[in-house]
Amino acid sequence: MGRRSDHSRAELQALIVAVGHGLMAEQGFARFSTREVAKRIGYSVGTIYNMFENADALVVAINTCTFALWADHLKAALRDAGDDRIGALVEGYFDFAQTNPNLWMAIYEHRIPTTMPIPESDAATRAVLTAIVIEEVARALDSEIDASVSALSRSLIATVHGHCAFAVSGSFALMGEDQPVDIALARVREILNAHGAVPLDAPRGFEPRLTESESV
Amino acid sequence: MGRRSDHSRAELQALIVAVGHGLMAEQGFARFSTREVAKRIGYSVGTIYNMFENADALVVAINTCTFALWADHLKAALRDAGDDRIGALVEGYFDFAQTNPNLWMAIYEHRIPTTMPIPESDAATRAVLTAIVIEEVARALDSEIDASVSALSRSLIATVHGHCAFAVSGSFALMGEDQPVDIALARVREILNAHGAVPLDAPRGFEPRLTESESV
DNA sequence: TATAATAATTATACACCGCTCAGTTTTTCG
DNA sequence: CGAAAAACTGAGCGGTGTATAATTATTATA
Repeated sequence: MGRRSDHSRAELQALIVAVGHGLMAEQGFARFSTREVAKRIGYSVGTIYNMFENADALVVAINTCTFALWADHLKAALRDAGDDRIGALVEGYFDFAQTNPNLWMAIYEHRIPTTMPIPESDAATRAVLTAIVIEEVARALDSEIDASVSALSRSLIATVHGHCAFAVSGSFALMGEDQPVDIALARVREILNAHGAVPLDAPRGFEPRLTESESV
Repeated sequence: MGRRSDHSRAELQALIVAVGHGLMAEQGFARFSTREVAKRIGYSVGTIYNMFENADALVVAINTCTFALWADHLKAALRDAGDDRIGALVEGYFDFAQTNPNLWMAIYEHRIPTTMPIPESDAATRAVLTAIVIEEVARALDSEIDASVSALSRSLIATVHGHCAFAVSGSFALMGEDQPVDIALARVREILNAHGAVPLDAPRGFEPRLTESESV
């Protein structure tokens, strides 16, 4: 029973991603299935594969959607932030992951086959998150955005990611660590200070004084 | 065809874990299957489930085995290390992950069901890795092992983990980062310096001079 | 407007998965 | 030796991703 009138091709794709996103949030990557998505949208399995080359392509689309929501979450956190924008960023990073553990973990549980390149549009959406961090790191260092600021930002993202991954997976709980956000933020501040970060209480444009130590 | 004489119960369990470990190394977590393990050891599927409650329990055993190999790798790296033991530790950490990507990633791809607690013996084996790091962090700080050193060590492990995860998954490559070990180590040194690490060229027992900046 | 072409959708089928359990074989022990 | 116990098998259940033949709905054309 062809039902071309119900949904246009684009609408159907969007529907599949939206419902798939919901399933991923509910069940997580391990229990995600294209057949269940088909059931939920009231189409047969074949329709999914008519719209997406394979299950991996659908998961990529779903995870890109998660990236977009995550970036929005960070933007909102920065909009509401006071002077401590780095603090707001790290807390927003954790907050999203801990509020949406299945969605967040799916990003890292999905291993995209090496033969399957990520569509350019997806890559662009995902890059927004990095760009947000780079901008804030440059601001914290009172510096222009250049290669070294970008490299440091990638490294800071990895630092926070490691803490967040251990927090969400429960590894930190097993180790007896119950303040993952605090220690992640402490590390970020130590790293930024080592790179000449402007202290929070110092006015802009002045030569930053290096803080020589900071307690956890 | 009962073949109790071929292998004792313990031998059979060890065989299943060993062959399963090989399959995990070859195929990775997503393609791992108990049926394939059964094929490879020449027993039927049922025998696997006679030895392990379910597939999750087998994967836990396999991943614990990986932890043990990893800890051995770190111990060997420290044995051969010169003065820069922290450098040896971070490089050893990355080296194991990058040499055994499927095994290493399986540790973090496997989400142990919340209803299924990790056996105490497995937890103990896995804790060895943390203990190695704690000892070296204490040495670097010229400090006794206490709660704050342990907390900092957990945080440093998370820091390196984040960098390593991005390196092995290819995220860093996508971001244009091609020196993951170097930047991870730079972050670790900045953090340790912020906590009063003894400089590499300073003799023990002296009050450490704080290095105020360090280039990437 | 009737019909042919085309596109959308479904149903079926294949090979795999984790897991169960009745039945079979081997070992142990009285 | 014979019976109880332990080990082992493999067909079967309900699930998965994916390919494709058959079917239906829409569109274009005569």
